[in-house]
Amino acid sequence: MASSIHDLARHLNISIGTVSRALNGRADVNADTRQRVLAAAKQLNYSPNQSGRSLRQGATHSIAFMLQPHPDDQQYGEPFFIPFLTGLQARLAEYDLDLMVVMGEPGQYQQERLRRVVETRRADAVVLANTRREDDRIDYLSKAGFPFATLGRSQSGDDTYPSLDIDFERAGDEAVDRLVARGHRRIAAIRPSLDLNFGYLFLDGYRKALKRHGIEVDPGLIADGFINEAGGYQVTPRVMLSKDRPTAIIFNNDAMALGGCKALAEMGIRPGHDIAVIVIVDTPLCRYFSPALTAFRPSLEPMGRRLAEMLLASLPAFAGPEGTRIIREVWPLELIARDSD
Amino acid sequence: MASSIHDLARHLNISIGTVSRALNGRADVNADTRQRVLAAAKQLNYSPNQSGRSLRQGATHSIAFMLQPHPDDQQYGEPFFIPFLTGLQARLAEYDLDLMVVMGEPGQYQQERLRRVVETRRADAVVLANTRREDDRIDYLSKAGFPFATLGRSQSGDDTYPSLDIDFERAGDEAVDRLVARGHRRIAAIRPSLDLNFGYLFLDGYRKALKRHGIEVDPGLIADGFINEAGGYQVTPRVMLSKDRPTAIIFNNDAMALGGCKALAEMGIRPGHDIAVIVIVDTPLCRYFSPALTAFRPSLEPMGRRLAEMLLASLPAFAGPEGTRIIREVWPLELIARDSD
DNA sequence: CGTTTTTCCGTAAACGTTTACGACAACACA
DNA sequence: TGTGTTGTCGTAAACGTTTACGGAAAAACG
Repeated sequence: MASSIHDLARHLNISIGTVSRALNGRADVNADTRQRVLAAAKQLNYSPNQSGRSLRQGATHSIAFMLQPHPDDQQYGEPFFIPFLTGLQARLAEYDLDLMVVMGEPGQYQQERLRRVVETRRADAVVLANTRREDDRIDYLSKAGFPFATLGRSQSGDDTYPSLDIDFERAGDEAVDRLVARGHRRIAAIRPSLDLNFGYLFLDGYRKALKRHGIEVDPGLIADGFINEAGGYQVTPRVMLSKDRPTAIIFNNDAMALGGCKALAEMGIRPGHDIAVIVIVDTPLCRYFSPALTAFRPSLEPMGRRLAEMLLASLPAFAGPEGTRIIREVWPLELIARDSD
Repeated sequence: MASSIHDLARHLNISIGTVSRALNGRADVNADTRQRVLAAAKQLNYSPNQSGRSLRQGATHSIAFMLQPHPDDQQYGEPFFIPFLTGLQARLAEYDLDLMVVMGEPGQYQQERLRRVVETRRADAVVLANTRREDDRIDYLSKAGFPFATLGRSQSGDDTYPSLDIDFERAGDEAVDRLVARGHRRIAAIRPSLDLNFGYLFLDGYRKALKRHGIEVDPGLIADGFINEAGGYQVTPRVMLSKDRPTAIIFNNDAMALGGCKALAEMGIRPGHDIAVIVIVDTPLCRYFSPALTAFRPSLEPMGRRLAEMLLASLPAFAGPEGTRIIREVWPLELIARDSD
């Protein structure tokens, strides 16, 4: 049986109120008694019951991370999230906050899981990933007045929540830039068909760069597919059968790139030789693939830490002296040049 | 402001006791009142405050998953855990249990995190991963009488906790079998140097199979290294420089295999041609590597679900009519034959 | 009709904290 | 000596539940 604050108080012949104040560093407690309480706490191996303080304080001291699986994706964007989670949880731990991971089946069910977290107050705030362009989770949380932050932007909600995103627009732009500089003018773009916001941002950058280089955007070179290997495999031939064959492809997802390369191989087209391939976003798979795929890499672990900070800055309970701030950031990607372009 | 059980009771002109009983499906409540309570709960959008019930019931309704990073591994065994976590959390969700993920810095610090979870009762039970042969976390939890289950076996503790592991021994055995059948007799084994239990199991199987085939175990063909790519890169040349060069290598970790293949490439030795390579355990990287690596694959998601079931069966609060049972299982791996052997 | 049983519900305590409030002593000051 | 201030602590309420207990009414039984 674990020791409670009552045991501690009894052991010290002191009231539980004083014990609590001593433990919580309140000012109105004698320095000497504080020492005795601290010593006794260590000796009796006391630590405050979390449920008790949660109830009293109305705060659970835990943050929920919602990993919404794509309907297409069997792997939950696999390699992407672990480093991000690592960073997120590391920073949260510094503030004595726990990390709750909520997944769930693809589709509508996720909303149920989210409601449950919010309504039963299992977490003090929520971190959303896989943001859609129109994201009902964001609408719901905004309306409910529940604190949250997002990894990725969205068009839903006003800008009253912290968000951290990768600069997909710039990555699309830079990818085109790089390819044009290497003599390409027929550049295809393949992205997920879902409403994921980054797909739009990427295409914006792609178009902008083409325009800047005086290259007309050919709709036949733009294709959408399932956000998985099969999707890339399925949709890549479509752009390759375009009248005027592309000499380069930018994939807006690593799994799709892998599937696309498989399709290319079957057509006898070798990435790095017969066609240039660039991937947004890099994962370990890109590095070990043959040929190693040139890709844009995010700093996932620092991003996790940063989003934690941004979320905390928006929570009154954690906001510094400057008060509650809503921060929104867009981070650049780093180009990792490999053998595929 | 969220509605409490008091609001509900006031709204219905009924006592909170009755409301609670109605909501919790207790028998001693009129069918009619129960309907009214349920309807009102839906209408007022009531759901019970989690902290409140936790405090009263002495149960948090959440399970902590401890992901202890290897000191060597920058990636937290990256691809391995997401599918496992997916299965684990899916099954837990069916029982209305939350999943808390606890990571932490490598080494001793993890113990602190574990103590915190246990002592502040932030979770009802713990799931351990990356079990060591001698695992002080297991000792601690056993001594504290805190419920837990492990992914992976250990020599620590008695067998009074549920555990689910992969049959590394059999995989090592089968790998040797396969290689011998293909004419190999000089077979190297490379495994992590840490105290991870699976490294021992693997080597047992490896030795047993060699003995069965009448092949003498050559210590020069067995090497340990850091459990990461650099470790494989570093240690592979050592076995290759053995007097009588091996014609096959079994890697007991995917990252080490990748590093090992890099070393082999630099020595002009091509896996699949000049040497046979088999990996335990398979990850997506093995599949996309060139040549694609033959590997033993676990069923991670089902394993996650299964371990959840086993843990729950050991918890009095969830145990079925048959009572609290400690279950220990060892699951086989499936050989995925590719191009490297 | 009296007695026993059953059905249903209200009361109140308890879980372990935190914190507003007030009390008391000690001390300073006039 | 009286008044005000400061430092320290105890008391008790509150957070939102669940549940043991008892009681009243209704039903069943003789």
